[in-house]
Amino acid sequence: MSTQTSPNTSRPGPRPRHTREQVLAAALVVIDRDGPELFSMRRIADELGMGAMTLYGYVRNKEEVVEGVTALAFAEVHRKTPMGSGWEERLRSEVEDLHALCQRHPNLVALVLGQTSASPGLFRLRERMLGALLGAGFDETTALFALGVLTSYALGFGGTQAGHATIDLPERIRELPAGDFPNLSDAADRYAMHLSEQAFEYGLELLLSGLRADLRSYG
Amino acid sequence: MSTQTSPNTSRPGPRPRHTREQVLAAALVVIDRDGPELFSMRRIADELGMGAMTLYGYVRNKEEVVEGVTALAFAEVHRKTPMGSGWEERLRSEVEDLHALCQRHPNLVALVLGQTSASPGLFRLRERMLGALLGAGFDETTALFALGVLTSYALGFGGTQAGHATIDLPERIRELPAGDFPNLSDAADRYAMHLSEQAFEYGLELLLSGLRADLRSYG
DNA sequence: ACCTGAACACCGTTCAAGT
DNA sequence: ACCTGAACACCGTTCAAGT
Repeated sequence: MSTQTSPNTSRPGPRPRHTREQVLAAALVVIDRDGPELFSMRRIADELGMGAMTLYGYVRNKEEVVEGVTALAFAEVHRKTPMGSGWEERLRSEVEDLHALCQRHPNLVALVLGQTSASPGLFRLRERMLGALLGAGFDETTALFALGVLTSYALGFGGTQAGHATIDLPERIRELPAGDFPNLSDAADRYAMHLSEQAFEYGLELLLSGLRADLRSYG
Repeated sequence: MSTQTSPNTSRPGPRPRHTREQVLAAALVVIDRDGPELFSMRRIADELGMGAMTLYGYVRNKEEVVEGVTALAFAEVHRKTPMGSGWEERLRSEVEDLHALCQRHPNLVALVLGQTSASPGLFRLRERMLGALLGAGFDETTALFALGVLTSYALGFGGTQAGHATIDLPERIRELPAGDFPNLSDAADRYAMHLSEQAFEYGLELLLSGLRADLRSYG
């Protein structure tokens, strides 16, 4: 990739040779390619052709890398909803963006869910969703509940999908003792559907129509 | 804990000094106490007072430990629903059990979601949920969709709750530029509610009443 | 039979030194 | 000013050796 015609001539000035964005982009490459298990500071540095310690000039620690990568990856996937859409459209669009992030970068999801932080990379999403909910007429408490429910649903679905992506599910089910697991065994060949895109959309519509019904019951 | 009055006398026979269950129980202690980041084979061995390599006589690898611990921790939390309850009660009870697992062992959730496997520790739960859905009259496809939606929701909510548990959310929100985040800033003091138990129950009822409505529309 | 130390190929991060 | 090697305290797991 970076061919970089050796700038280490006899000239005096060392200027930063990279940017924070390059570091985050390289981190995303590593995550996508090698998975959450193998994702490491040292591999990001390798990807950029720098010493591992140089990273710490651009980034405080590994946690900050995950936060930055999340924001970067979400920006990649976010399409503005046309204004003037109703609250339900806007909410659906935001949740689908979050789901698209999980689809596009499945290896990232485990890292996001493993964070001990508020996932600051997702605050812009939350702000827009909360705005849509309050604008629709939900009281603040219900709006916050719905915010937590919808974001948890999307991340949870993305996380379980990512975990199941690489394995042969029908095979796993058939290994179970059929006597103890009659329903799963019967459905073995169709079992993978339970984490399909259709399943995700089904759950999202359940949530949105539940919210719509709730809103109608308001004074 | 294990006082074990030194059995290494001059007697001939080395018999297994531990069991798989003891290994899994010790692993759960480490996870609960030290968190997913610090959870390691070496620490499990320390907990049991054995060499790290001895673990591999009881367990194939770290992944298998996580699977076994999940099953163990779930058994701890599962209360049988009284038979004769309706499908909705049974489903609610199962999802609440999964949620209780996340509450009781928050550090475990990231490990479960980080697994690249079908989480075999949760197959019994899935079998019961699928049974409840099919028994209610849902067709197989819808039942499978609902299964994926409900388990993803519970794990996702548990995972995001666990990630946010140790941090000062109002503080984090107040660090954001209020001009860019008006809705979150206004709600800063109440923002933590979005991942409360009430929020979880709200979302669960949205899903269950959506399923109920769907079922009524069947021929 | 069961247990384990040394070894291998890794981690994140601090700190002092290099240019 | 910017970059980095050595070092520290860790990982999971293989393999050959101990009792």
